[in-house]
Amino acid sequence: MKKSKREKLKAAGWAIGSVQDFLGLSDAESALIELKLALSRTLRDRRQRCGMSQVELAKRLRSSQSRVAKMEAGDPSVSMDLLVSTLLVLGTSSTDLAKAIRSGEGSKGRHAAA
Amino acid sequence: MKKSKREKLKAAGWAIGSVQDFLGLSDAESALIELKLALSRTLRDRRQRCGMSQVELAKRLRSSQSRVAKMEAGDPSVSMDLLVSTLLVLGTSSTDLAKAIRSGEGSKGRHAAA
DNA sequence: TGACACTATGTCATATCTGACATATAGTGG
DNA sequence: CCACTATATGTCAGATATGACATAGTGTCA
Repeated sequence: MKKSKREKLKAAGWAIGSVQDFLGLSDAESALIELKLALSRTLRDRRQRCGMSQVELAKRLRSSQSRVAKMEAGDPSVSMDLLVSTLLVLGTSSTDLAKAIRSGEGSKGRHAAA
Repeated sequence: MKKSKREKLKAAGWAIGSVQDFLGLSDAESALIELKLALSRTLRDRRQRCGMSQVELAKRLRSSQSRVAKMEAGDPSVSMDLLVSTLLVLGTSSTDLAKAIRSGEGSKGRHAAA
């Protein structure tokens, strides 16, 4: 797979705004990445609201602190399955999940909007 | 991982309604499965609306017909990443994606609601 | 009947993800 | 300074997903 492109993303230093096509990503590819980043942010937010440390969450997930850190960092090695199932473990409802997803709205259509 | 439980699901013959706890699945686990099933259904629906065959879609994805079939069948071997990125390739907006996710609403809270 | 298009299911080599571990960095309180 | 907690980053063996292939089932048309 060419999900290795996401490795480049990280390597490239990440720049400022959204995942624009400063790499050769297709619309679908970048949309997927932004989606996962939105989930990452939601995850961190939710964990902190719960007053949990990464270590505590990791224990709940039967995973490790480093993986939780990677989840929250939007590391390319983290799958959407892992992100979503973690959010679900944190008690996120489908409705909130849907909200998180819409929040990662691709900047399609609005071009150089300020 | 114990995603092997999902293999059992398939083996168990699938029964009637939703993925209830007729297996030892936790809430989060079954919610994830229902979520993926909702995405599967959305995918098939969208592909058919586009008037595409599985073969055509596979070609567009640079994948194979068998994998598309598995995606639509909710096969446990299919990741959420694959489902979502396929939907995105089919031009699904984040909004519609969110809708699909809400449609897989877990039957949490409403117990024996007629 | 055969030929065809579409879909389903099983298997497998390889690619990718995962948890675990080591280690590093940042902040806080002694 | 050290000790402690929280988070970040790199690596790796083992687990899982992936595309490809073979094959089987289904319906349609002649």
